[in-house]
Amino acid sequence: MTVRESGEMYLETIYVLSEKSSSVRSIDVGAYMGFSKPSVSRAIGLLKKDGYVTTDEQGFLKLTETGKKKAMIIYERHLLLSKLLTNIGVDEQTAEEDACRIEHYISEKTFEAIKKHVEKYGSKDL
Amino acid sequence: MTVRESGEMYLETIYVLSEKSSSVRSIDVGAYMGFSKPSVSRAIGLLKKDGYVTTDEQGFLKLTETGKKKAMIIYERHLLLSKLLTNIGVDEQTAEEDACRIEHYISEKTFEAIKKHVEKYGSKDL
DNA sequence: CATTATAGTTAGTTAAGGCTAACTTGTCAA
DNA sequence: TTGACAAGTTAGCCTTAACTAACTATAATG
Repeated sequence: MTVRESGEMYLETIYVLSEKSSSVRSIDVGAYMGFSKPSVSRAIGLLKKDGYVTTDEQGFLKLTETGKKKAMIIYERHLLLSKLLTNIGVDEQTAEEDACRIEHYISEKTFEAIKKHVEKYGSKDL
Repeated sequence: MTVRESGEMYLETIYVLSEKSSSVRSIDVGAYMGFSKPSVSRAIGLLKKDGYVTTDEQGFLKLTETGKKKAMIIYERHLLLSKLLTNIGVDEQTAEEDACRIEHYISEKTFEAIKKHVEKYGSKDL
């Protein structure tokens, strides 16, 4: 099963929250994303079924190797996209929001081009 | 009713096909987009209901003023996005495909920034 | 005139991904 | 010990937007 947009967002969120806190629960994910408990429960269930996430007895979420790999890829895309957008003059906030929405639809090729561009121009304002 | 991603794609397609041919039917739209007749029928029905499209007795599609305006906005976004992507080194084909997918999710602000960027750098390769 | 092809519609299905209502389960404080 | 809150699950609903099967209507052809 391939992870769709929604699943990618959940993985990314778990990853980001895990970087900030040692324990991440479904409720935290829901609070962060602004989704209801059942929506999160269902989404996490699917991610567990597909082997991207595990939960311990206390309900703490943990990304599996593949889950973490996937999450990091999305997150890297997110960062690079934000960077590209701020590079061309978009404000932080908007760049953040737009990156979040379009990060799921970029091809590998475009992603590579953005990577090169951002590396080349750093944070120089174009 | 606001037009969603799917509706935007249909409007854009009708617009593009109208530029190339004097008469556009649902079947042409379906062929272009690779969707079945019923899918197109339903989508056009919604666009008609919301006042973006009309059909004459022969079934030829015509964008209303609002429909055309909407379509042109999306199409402009499409062109600019393609341009931005080719500017940073993405090949035409890929730029085209990616633009198509992300054109629906860009904020007005980002769109303006891209516009300025493309105007400033023209087709210079970055 | 009958046949066939083309275009469009209707009805019903499927999948994703939200939602609420209502249940369970565990912890903690009065 | 009981009552309340917090976290998670279950069941079921809604919307978007695709699909197939099967129908209708019209036009073109033998």
